[in-house]
Amino acid sequence: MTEPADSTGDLIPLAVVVTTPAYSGLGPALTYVHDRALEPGTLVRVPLGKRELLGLVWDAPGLSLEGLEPGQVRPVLQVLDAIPPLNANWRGLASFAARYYQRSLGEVALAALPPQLRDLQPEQLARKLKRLAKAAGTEHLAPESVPMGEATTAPGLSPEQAESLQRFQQADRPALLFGTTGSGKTEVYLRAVQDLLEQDTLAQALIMVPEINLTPQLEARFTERFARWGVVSLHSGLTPAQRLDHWLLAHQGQARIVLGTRMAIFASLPRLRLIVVDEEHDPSYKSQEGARYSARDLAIYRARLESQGRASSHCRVLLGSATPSLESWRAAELGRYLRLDMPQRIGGGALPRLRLVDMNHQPKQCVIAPPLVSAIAERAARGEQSMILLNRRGYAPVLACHACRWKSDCPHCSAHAVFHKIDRTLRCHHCGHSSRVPYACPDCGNLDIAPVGRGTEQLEEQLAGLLADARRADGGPIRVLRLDADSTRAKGSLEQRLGQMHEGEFDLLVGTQMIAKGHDFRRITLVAAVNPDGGLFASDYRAPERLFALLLQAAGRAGRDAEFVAAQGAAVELWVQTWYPAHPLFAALARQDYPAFATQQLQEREAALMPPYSFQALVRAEARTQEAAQALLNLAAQAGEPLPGRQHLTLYPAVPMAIQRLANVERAQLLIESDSRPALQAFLTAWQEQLQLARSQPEAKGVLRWAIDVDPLAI
DNA sequence: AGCACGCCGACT
DNA sequence: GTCGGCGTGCTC
Repeated sequence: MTEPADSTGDLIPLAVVVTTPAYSGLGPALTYVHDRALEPGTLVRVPLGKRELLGLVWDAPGLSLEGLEPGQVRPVLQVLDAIPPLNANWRGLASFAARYYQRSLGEVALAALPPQLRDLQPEQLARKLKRLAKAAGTEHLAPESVPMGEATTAPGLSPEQAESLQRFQQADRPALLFGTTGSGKTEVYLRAVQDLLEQDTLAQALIMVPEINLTPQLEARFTERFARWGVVSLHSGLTPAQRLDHWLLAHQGQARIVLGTRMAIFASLPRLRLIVVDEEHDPSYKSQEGARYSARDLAIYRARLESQGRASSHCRVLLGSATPSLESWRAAELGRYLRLDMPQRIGGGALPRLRLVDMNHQPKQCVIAPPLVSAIAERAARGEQSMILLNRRGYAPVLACHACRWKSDCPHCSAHAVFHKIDRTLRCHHCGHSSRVPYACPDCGNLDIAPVGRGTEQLEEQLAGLLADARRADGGPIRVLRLDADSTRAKGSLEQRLGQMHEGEFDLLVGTQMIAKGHDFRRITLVAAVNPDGGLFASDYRAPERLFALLLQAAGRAGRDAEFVAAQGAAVELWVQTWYPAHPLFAALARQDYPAFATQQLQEREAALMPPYSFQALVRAEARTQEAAQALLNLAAQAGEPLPGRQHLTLYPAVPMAIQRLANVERAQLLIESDSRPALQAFLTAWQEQLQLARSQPEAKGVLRWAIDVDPLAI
């Protein structure tokens, strides 16, 4: 560590980026002085007011102290020179993300670093680095001395996989791997990584997954096969110390493979040559707080940045999905991405047959149609498993009084509090508020208050009743397992439950969409969605896309073990209960025809000039009152009239958000649409100031905060 | 964003 | 008489 500069020598001005929001009135970087020049990307500790912060030296050619009061510039306190500087590509990514998503450089760059780096003493950091170097048996970038792990041999590729891999490796653009569930996309990723790392002894690969805790099998496969090259994970489930360790290993080139969630897109990888985005359509790649970046979109940008000026060793990107996002699908149609198709399931397993249950012709008030109950019972009797999807946890979404208008509303939000029978609580799933279920109606005293609608808890209870007489293969009663955020709160309990399901301890799995992802249950031959109609007519124009992906992904859980299916002579089926069996979405689903569905959806989007045929940004404001929130947005909209790009945009009036009040805060939003991304960008950048100014208007009194969401997922 | 300073309500 | 609410202002 370098000591603070003494006041006698020549002091060199440095641009340093610290966590300051865009509207703080401070520029993108602050000026400090030090006794010697520091490379951009160097980590430093600097004083700011009474605080001492982590900062990053930034590129500022020809920076001078002009325009600053002499006493205003303060010296750098410490230089963390034990850590190599963040390289130009990393800085380029951070500054692009800041610009594109309308946040300050400091917010983006510093938030991309492991949090523990912020408050670790230099001595502690030095100790940690020493320990890591020792563990890896090396100081820097010397992969051959990383402890060798067990090398598992790779299975042979199917012709389809081999062709996809080959075409990907020769591609001159991002590739979209469109592969049916069970077509062996993961093996293609693994081989792409393997080929790269064998061929280039320093290269690093980044593998991104939507939610790492939901895909333990994928993580296991990578760690198993590539332990010798150093695999680290990066996700929010790590302890701060682990996260820092993993980050440092990647940054210093000791780990050659990083497996992580969206945050991993900002990992420092000095020799990055491959980025894989698994399940690229998954909404969790879009951050919903802070800088609202899309890790998938940034992956495309980052790969381009890493490839610049390198003719031979490009950084390649591979996006994989069975139901690609319409944005990626469209990019492939335009030839901007290379589409690689893998329609066959490995092992020849067939995808489930769709069984639509028309709820108009079922007994009134029935939750599970009788034929579905029988189908589940028959499977249990043969030793097969079933899975039921219901996207609602708790017992019932709301309690209502039969005598008056009372409903179990959250006192702090404009949303119902969900009835949880297990502990007799009413819980708001938005703000977390919890209260005891009242004995009688709080408004009129009537004792007759009852649940309305159904959640997973109730489904579990009713299934137990419906299947009371059914027997499993060993003659015992049918065992139902419920998996949702409530039943898996305890750490490790999800893994434990999944293990039990794999062992065949349960015959039926009931859960929210968390059960639809990534697990290979070899004995499941039936998957059912009991109430998916919400996704058909939701006001959110992306709802059908999400529903199709969810149903197809869930369907992919069934019949994954072709041998088991053949031995059982089982019928592999996806059951869908609906009041609208004629909806076109189901026709495409029955044929498992994603291309047809995508084409139809894209036509609708084009006709309505929705993304990907236009570009959107959403400005959200939070305030004490709804009026203030809307006033801020509308005032800023007026003030934005003369700004650059404005003539290419449509600004809609501010409206309350879908959940208008959350935790006693009123929320409003304003939608901006444009057919020109540059115009939208230019406008937003200039407009930030107007938003900040509008805040001091009397009409906007009580505004708490505002934020811009570029390329929002939901409106 | 933090963290200060600064001016008005319910408590030992 | 204080503790504490959050409004406004500043930080290289």
